[in-house]
Amino acid sequence: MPASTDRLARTLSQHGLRQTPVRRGVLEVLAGAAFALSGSEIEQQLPAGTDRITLYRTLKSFEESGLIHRVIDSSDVVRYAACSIECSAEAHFDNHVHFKCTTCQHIYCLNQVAIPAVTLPAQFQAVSRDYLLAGVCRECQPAG
Amino acid sequence: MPASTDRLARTLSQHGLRQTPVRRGVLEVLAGAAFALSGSEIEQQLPAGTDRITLYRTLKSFEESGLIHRVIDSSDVVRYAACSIECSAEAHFDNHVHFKCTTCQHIYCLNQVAIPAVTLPAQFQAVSRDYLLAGVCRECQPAG
DNA sequence: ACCCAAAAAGTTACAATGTTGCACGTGCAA
DNA sequence: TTGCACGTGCAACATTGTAACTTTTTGGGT
Repeated sequence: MPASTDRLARTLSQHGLRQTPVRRGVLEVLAGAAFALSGSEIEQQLPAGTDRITLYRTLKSFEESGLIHRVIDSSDVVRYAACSIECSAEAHFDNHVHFKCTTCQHIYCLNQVAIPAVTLPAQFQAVSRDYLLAGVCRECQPAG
Repeated sequence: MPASTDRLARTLSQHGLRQTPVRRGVLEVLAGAAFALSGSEIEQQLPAGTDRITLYRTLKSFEESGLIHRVIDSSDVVRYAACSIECSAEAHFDNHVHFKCTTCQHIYCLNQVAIPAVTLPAQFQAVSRDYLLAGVCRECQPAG
């Protein structure tokens, strides 16, 4: 058993999830992605014939276990990214901004850029925050 | 012709859009909404029998004309809100945070709360920013 | 190594949201 | 008032996601 498979297996068991081919596959795809992926994008990277319903259920259980988080997008699809190492089912530390490239459409997790706080009007209580930037990414900058 | 109809007509013509019953209706619904609405929510508030396809096309042309803007959401549906008065087709001044209530699901435009700036890594150039908070709104706070 | 209960996967069917292509009707300006 | 581009309505369809139900797999206990 290669080391990467071992690592995936450990991550699953640490979050109380059973070892299955689909779960290992989905986790591998998301862990290896440099940016957030939609359900259909993940499906394309999985072995042909992987069941779509099972994929969505896998994403749901991963999200509930704190293994991945949703990344908001200005379009109409939900995208997912692997959580950083310190996430758990109890608390997501998804405190970084996201950046969507308008050229290549990739959504990056800028882990090193924290979401700044805001002061809300009286009687609004926030429990989570999302900050999405759109523009041109590193890879798509015009040469110069 | 009542004053409100006159105002709607003026807004449409200022953005180079024709006067039609559907457009006036959609604009009236969005202008009167205290929070962002999805396509189907708008449809429900329009006269029965209004064509769904026409509605989506209307929303698209409104967005392109700068009359309304998309409000990002952590769910999988796109929501729209009327732009503030100073928006145009060329530039949106949608520089306020949005707040989604996890109890009543409403999305508020907090016009008085500006989006704070962040410093991006080298070679990332942002042109737009979205900041979405989730929590419990004014109306849904437990009494006390 | 085997059994079993629970969990996950697979199948079918369905719902919601949104789009495309085309024919027809209407707002608006000449 | 007439032309016609633009908007509408319709049918069909694509994509994304879910519900109910059955079959298979996983992992713990024996």
